[in-house]
Amino acid sequence: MSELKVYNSLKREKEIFTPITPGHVGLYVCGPTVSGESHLGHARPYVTFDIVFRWLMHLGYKVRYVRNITDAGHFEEEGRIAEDKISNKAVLEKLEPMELVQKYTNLYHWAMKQLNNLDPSIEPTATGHIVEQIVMIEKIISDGYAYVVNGSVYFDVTKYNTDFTKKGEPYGMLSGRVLDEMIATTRDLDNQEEKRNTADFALWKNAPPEHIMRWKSPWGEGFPGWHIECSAMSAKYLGEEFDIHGGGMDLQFPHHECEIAQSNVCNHKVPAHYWIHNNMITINGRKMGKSYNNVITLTQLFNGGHPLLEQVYHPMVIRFFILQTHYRSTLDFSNEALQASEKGLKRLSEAFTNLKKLTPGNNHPATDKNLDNKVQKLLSEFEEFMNDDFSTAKILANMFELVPIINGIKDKHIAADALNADTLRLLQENMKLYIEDILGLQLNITTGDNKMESIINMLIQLRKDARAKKDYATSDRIRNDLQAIGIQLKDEKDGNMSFVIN
RNA sequence: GGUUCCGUGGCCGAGUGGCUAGGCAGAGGUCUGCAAAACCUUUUACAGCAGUUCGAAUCUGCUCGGGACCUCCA
Repeated sequence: MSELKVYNSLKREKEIFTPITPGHVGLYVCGPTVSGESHLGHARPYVTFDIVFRWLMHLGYKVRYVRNITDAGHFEEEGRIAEDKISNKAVLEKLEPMELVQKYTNLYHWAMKQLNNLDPSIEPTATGHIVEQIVMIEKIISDGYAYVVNGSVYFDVTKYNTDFTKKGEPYGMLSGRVLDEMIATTRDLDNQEEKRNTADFALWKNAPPEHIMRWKSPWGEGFPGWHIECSAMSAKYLGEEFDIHGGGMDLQFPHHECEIAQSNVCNHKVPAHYWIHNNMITINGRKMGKSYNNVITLTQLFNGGHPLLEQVYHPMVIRFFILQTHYRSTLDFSNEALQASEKGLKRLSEAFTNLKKLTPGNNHPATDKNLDNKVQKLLSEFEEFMNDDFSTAKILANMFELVPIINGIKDKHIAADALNADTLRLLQENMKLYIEDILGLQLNITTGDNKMESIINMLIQLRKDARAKKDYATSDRIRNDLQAIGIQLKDEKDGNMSFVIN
């Protein structure tokens, strides 16, 4: 059995994964800021890390997967007017801040379910961990790496960098940035006068009077800075040192860099051993972002209603689309690409249904030894590919190579005994395991409704009767009318008919 | 401007030295009352230039082009 290798952003190379505690894995993934609706971009990291979660469990690890909810809000634009996004919007919408947060949290959970992402083990909220964050900030201040100005607390990046560079852990170790170069090239921003240096970041922010979300702290009423929650919550639930920290590539700097600095001061350790970052989704080659006005929410994607969308896309199509590319590559969104995925998924789905109906029968040697070997090889590579930095795209490619074989057996182009019974059984087991449990694809192409199925089967029988009488007008009408409803009949070689719901 | 990643056939997208990735689309065929589906066969490729090598999409250099981060962001 091959060993799991993961690309560690910290080292910039693939490494063999070795957990801190044998048999256990601590996984922390930065969750969404619930000041707005989840969008297409959110689908990527949570599907990516759902795969990581599923695979680690498959390997037999007991995994604690912590994925936070950022409900305390951050700055619209740090350095300008400090505005809590959540409270600001709440005023506009005349809602309680927590009401708004709840609404978007619910929508996010709904979207995660649609995408068939497993629930994390713990889903802590920033507002639920204010105390832990304050304790951490106090520790950083007492160690001399933060300073208080007008009720706000800033992390002293320059001092940190000077001291920790000696340990080989400079500020910028994760993102490959050099502090001196950054300072030299940072743009001038307004209202930065509280900071000693532009690279410093807020641990705690004094809340102006109009600010609704506020908590008492040793420095006055305010709210936590952008980065501290993840440090506090990951340490609380996974320990000062844990295995994997994940998130989108855009979080690598400054968010994760700052997390490392904060945690390193408090606990004298770089918090996570492996840092995994998924790449971005782009739309027409451009990153999705508020500033580009090309944000497609997940509700729009699943239900229609965005100008860029030509049609509605099923959540499984989105999941499949994401899995068809490696998580560290950018994935360009277009209707054409999604429609191609939709068709591909349908093909896979139907072959999978066909496969489940095959019966391995008694044991016998494979009459087509080459084919038997080919199938075994394609199947054995599934595990190899997953262990090679979660190469889901390659697994799907192998599955598509198996599709013609499966359909061939079903259509009897390939002899029933071409494959050894054990091989066929292995094929069924592995396809099921990887499609459903590892990749998390739900391929329900039957109705799941017995009455409905009975009705369709009745129509199929009527069509068979009509064809037997060469009454093609009737038989075509049944087929075409069902097609118009979205039920596709398929005439099979042996005279049987099957159907799929589109 | 700094840091960094990338440039693969009509579209999407794997692939780090030699062996057809795969999906969608296109073409031909088998099957079929017709169609669809399925199956078989098949066209189009590695931005450009130079170099290393027996051999490069894959390594090196340069050129051109694009993205991302440096600011809220998945």
